[in-house]
Amino acid sequence: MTGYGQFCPIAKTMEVLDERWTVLIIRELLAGSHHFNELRRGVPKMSPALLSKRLRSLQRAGIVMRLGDGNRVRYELTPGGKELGPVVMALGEWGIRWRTQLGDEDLDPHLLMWDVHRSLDLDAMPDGRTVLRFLFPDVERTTREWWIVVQGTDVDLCDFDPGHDVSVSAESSLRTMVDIWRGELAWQPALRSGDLTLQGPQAVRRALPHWLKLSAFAHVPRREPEPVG
Amino acid sequence: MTGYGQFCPIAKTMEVLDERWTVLIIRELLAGSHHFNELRRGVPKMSPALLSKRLRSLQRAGIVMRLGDGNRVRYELTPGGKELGPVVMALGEWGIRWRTQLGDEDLDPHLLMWDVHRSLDLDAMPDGRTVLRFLFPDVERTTREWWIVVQGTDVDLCDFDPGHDVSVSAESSLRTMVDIWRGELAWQPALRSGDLTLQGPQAVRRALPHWLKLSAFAHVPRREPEPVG
DNA sequence: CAGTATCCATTTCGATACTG
DNA sequence: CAGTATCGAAATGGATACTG
Repeated sequence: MTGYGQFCPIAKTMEVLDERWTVLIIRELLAGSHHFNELRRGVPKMSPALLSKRLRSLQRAGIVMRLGDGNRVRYELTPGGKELGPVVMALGEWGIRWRTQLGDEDLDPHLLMWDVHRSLDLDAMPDGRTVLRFLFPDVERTTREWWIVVQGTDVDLCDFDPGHDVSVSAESSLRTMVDIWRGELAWQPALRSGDLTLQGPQAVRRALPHWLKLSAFAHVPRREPEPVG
Repeated sequence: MTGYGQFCPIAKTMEVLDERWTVLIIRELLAGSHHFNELRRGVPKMSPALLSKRLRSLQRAGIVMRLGDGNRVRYELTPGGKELGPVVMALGEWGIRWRTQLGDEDLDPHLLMWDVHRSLDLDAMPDGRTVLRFLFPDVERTTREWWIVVQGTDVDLCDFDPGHDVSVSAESSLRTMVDIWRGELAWQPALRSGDLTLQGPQAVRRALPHWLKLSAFAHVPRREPEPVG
């Protein structure tokens, strides 16, 4: 059986949303991904076969539309799908308050860089080309080093050296950068403690924290930590 | 694998909530069920083994506490669990707007009567004993006829005749009563069309709609129906 | 780019019956 | 009241490779 056999609206919603990965695909669509391979980068651990299957489920459920777009395919949220925005935000707000323990396996550099690259504040960045480089020395070779090339409204994420001059380079453990992204660690303390180091002209080092906009949940009020001792 | 391998707070939330039935158990706890067999009545199509398993998952996730209560067992939401209240409401609000097609298999009389019996407005009801009777002629014999016996703050739901005088009796198809419960059909039109008939003294027939408080989602604004033709 | 195809180990879960 | 025990059918979905 796939449904719950209940008329309860919560049950009817969960019939759609309780399928594994489904909510994360909706999150990606809300975040502005529209093409299959964009969606894949937001759920890098999902197989393409399964993504394809879920997209079909979401179409049947009236949440996603599949449109032609030139000779490409474009996925869009329907009005009903867009109305899941506040629901998905509520899920994330709860998560950042109550699901704070991240295992090492949760620290996916692909997703981090995908998130960072798409939420840069382009208006705050200078004209011409800017290249950000990120180095996570504690991560395996193939995902250790990343570049984001910004030019106008073009933002490219590379896991190989694109060959341009680097404007500013950031080095930290992967966990430190995730903590910063999630709003659990501020730039200044990270820099002062040495967990994060920046290289580049001082003006650019100073500007970087204004260019990276952090997670949509970074500013959610946190609960008091448990009293210790 | 059970997790998503993502630091995203939405993903971390869904790791807990995407397990089948889990959100419905949280709904029941939010609605005020605390004992195993109360919870069962709110998820009547779930096997007790699976309910037991889910309750253990929810404890591990820090959402539910299992407490002794005399020689009974009592399940309570933790503070984190209680904070899922708005999240679950958001899920239901979306559902009542966008998941409006109910199959016959969604019309579970057990759940309907369980819902109705626990949301009576006791303050609006008279002192002494009141007995409500519901009859769904289109439903199979064993779940066709229900009685709710109210006495003070005691509310008992029976699927057999408790033997008291009936104060007011309601007869309708199961779907009609579900539609009323969900706020899709108002009492007056249902009575006028004959989909619903009441028997009993006029004062009590008039009072009944004030005694039944309807679903928590009955008053959610609905979207415009699709234009037809 | 946008998916399919295939395979199979693993998990899930519904049904039913039973227990202290 | 509050669960366990057991079983088998069905589905899930991860890995990998391939396609127009």
